[in-house]
Amino acid sequence: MRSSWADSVANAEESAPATVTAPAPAANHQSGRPTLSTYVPPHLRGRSGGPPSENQAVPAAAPAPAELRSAAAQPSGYAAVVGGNSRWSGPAGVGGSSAVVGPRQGGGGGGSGRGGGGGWNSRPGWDRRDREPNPFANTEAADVDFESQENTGINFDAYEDIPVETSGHDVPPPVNTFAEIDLGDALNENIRRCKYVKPTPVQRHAIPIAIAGRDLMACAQTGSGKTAAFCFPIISGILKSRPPQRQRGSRTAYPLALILSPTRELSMQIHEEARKFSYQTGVRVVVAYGGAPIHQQLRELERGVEILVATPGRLMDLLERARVSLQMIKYLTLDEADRMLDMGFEPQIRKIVDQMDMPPRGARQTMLFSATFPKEIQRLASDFLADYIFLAVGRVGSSTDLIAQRVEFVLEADKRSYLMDLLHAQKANGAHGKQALTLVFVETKRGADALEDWLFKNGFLATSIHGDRTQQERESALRSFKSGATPLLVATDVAARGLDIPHVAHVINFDLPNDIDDYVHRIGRTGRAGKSGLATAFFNEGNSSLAKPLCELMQEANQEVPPWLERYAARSSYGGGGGRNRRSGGARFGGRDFRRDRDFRGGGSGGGYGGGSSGYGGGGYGGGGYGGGYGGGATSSWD
DNA sequence: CGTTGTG
Repeated sequence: MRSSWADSVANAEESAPATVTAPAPAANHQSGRPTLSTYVPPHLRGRSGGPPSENQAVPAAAPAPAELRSAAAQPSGYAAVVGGNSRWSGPAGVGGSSAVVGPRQGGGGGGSGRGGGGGWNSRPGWDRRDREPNPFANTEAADVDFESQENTGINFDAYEDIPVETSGHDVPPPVNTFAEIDLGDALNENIRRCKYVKPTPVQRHAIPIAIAGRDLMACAQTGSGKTAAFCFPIISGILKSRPPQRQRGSRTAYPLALILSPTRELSMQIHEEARKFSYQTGVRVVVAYGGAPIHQQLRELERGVEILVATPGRLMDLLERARVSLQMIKYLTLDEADRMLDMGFEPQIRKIVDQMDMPPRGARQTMLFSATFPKEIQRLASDFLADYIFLAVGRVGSSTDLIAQRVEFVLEADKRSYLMDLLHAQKANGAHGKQALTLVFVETKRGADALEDWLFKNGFLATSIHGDRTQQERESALRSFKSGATPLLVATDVAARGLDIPHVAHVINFDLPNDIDDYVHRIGRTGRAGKSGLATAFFNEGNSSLAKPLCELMQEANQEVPPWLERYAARSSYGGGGGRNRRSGGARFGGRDFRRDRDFRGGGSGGGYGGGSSGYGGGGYGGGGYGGGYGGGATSSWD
């Protein structure tokens, strides 16, 4: 569409001059701003010369400067969002919205546009494959800066002999190869393009379950192919049941699948992956998130969408505008599901799932994925599931025993100088000449700004990502970090979950989180995919409540626990400040189904736990139990 | 504390 291109160009024009007002010049990635002539319109992206040949790996063509690569990789140019800091009036914002929703779409058949022959896909002379940007372009170019070329990032051999727990009735057996499942030629070709040779354990188990149409609560490491585990069945299912196309005039989009995630960047990442999996299948994937102009997203939606990836806020906006209807949803996936059902998000999720026009549980297929899943959240989650299968995949201590965890006692006032020492030492070591990316977590947005500023003034190439930066700044910072241009990234928890950032060698918890699960997710940004990693935490009196769970976690991962930390742990269990944090107890996710836990089965209603639990080998849970914190079979240290 | 819509 002409208008789309024109608008994109216009956006790019707007975007280019947008001076990023980051405190640190290094964060400004727009320095060599692309001129108009370097702009690549969406439908031409990824094909520098002629049309991309089927098997074409990315041409090793002259690596473009980072700025140009970035521009090309951008789905659209964003105008800088100018605005004050706190754009959020509070959690009440969405929940309190009184807008009457309701798609006008008169009750009828949900618009199975009569004469569907006129659908976009079948328009003569229109082969959307010609304009679909090649999602595999740039994947290798982005890695060029690094010597190691392992592209998939998955060391499959590291995932053998992983204990797997399932419960629920009639669990479909796992597969050992992709070929055992009939995913279809197009999807298989994309799997090949992704260089996935054989399914990872979570894929081996989750895909057959999902293909069978069962609801699923799955716990598995990120980086082990979790996104694929829920995308493949969705894409395959959509291809197998070609639904009638929407009528052309409708301004409402009717996605068949909805994937929700807690942060914009994670939604972007899922979208990029899903696009690879659905390349040339005709299945359209659209992403919608806040902080970016809505018009482009609206246009994408108007052109049609089968799979919608979104953050909750923007989705609510689209629903209230009646630009999206959930009537036709057949697949609902919550990524980082425990976060999505935690206090901050739960009301919005409940509204989206229960109070809009989404089919009820049982009439849709619901899949929840996370690396951590406290039992309390499992119980909440069961409201959204019907007769579901619980799946936990992970080697005991996986991830975390690949990560060397260190805890240092550092007074608040000494943190900066201590950090400086760490970084200088690290620079001296110079991880074999490779870029060693370091991710520094802080607790507050202001703290992130201040630390980035201070680091930069002290000669370190640092940038930052947090919720008070514009979306453009956030994305620019992430790109700059990934590319190694700024090998230091200061982040709030916005970057704690799900983000797959290769080559992060060191995670520093400059400020420790209050929640041990957040710690698990944070350090999981390193030591991924069978590689080793290092995690350093600065601990002081203010972190007392974390002492006990931190000790337990480290012991579980065979890490050496400093004696002074154990003393803190003992003290906290004695006088215990802990108290009201729902996770403070020993009730964390221990790799087991809460339905099996007497103490948690209360009135949960669940989807009906089919009693039998056929897929169960004998009592693997002997020693574990609830009081111990981390139940017997599997670890809590996923991701 | 952090995350998530606009204006």
